[in-house]
Amino acid sequence: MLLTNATLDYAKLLEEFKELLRHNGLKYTTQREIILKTLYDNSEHVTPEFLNKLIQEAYPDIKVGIATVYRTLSLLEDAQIVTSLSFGAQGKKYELDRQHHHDHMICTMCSKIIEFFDPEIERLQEEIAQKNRFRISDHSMQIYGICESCQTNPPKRGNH
Amino acid sequence: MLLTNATLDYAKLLEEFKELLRHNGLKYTTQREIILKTLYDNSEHVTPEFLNKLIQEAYPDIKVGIATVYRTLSLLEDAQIVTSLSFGAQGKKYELDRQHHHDHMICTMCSKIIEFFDPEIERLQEEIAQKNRFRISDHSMQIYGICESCQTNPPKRGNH
DNA sequence: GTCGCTGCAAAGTCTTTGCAGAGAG
DNA sequence: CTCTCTGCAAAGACTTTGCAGCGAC
Repeated sequence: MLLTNATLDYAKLLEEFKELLRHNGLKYTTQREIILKTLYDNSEHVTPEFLNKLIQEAYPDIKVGIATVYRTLSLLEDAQIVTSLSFGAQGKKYELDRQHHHDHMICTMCSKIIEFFDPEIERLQEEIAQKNRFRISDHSMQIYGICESCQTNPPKRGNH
Repeated sequence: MLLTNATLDYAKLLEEFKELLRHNGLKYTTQREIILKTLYDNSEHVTPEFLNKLIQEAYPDIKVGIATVYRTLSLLEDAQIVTSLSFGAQGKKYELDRQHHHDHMICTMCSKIIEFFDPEIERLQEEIAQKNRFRISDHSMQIYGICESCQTNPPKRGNH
């Protein structure tokens, strides 16, 4: 029941993005594409700052300001193309929304994030909301702990 | 399955706190007690800033600096006397740990937080962690949506 | 051409820290 | 008395905003 890395067609994703921009009278710019592509190429949970660093490495010739990264992530989040995760320390991490909803196990030593999905938990959540007459729009679940490798190896610093 | 407000003896809580301080060579100060008491008297999820405001209202004669609130909340969180919840917007909210673990439904309109507990979900979480050889230290689950009253009434601003 | 977008730097939040005086043990 | 705490203000981390020039359409 572990989702390692759902497949997602980049061309399709890009088309969706362009459509979103068109539909809202927004412009398709190099920076926006680079940000989307970099999120696609790095299917992990990234902070805005780390994403910016990835972009600098992958596209050394093109300057993308951190403000643009924030603005674009905001845009993508509103459009539900990316999701954000905020926990413990300050700051959020973003990931492409792979359509498949999933939850997270977060290693408190190395910051690694393991994704999982359990249909039974999903069902129970619906049930609880219903009992409380709560109209669910979204939900997130995080399990904190120590991942397998940190249980044996010394901890390292994760991206952040 | 809804926990409205678990009972918790303040005297006992205070004793636990004093013991913690004693045990760590820390001092029992007026500010620290006020902070604990205010958390106790307001069994809701509060931001440090809101907690500070509550204190000013309840104890107009005693000055408690916001830095002290942050420092004490940190201390209490390390001692697992309070728990924090971070989501969506920036900032964390704190609550007294009532021993009973519970999860949260968060209204995206009025910021109200409804607590719940489901043993079946707890069990499933354990199971998933075990499957991934993940050693759980803690977990948190949030369901976002619109609460019953906001579904009918206009939204108001919550504490923040 | 128009109007949105971008980078930059400045301004905002929220949180932490340095310090000198206050106060608990 | 000693050594921790506290309030204050300054510093930090992260994020947002104002602006003038740039670039998509």
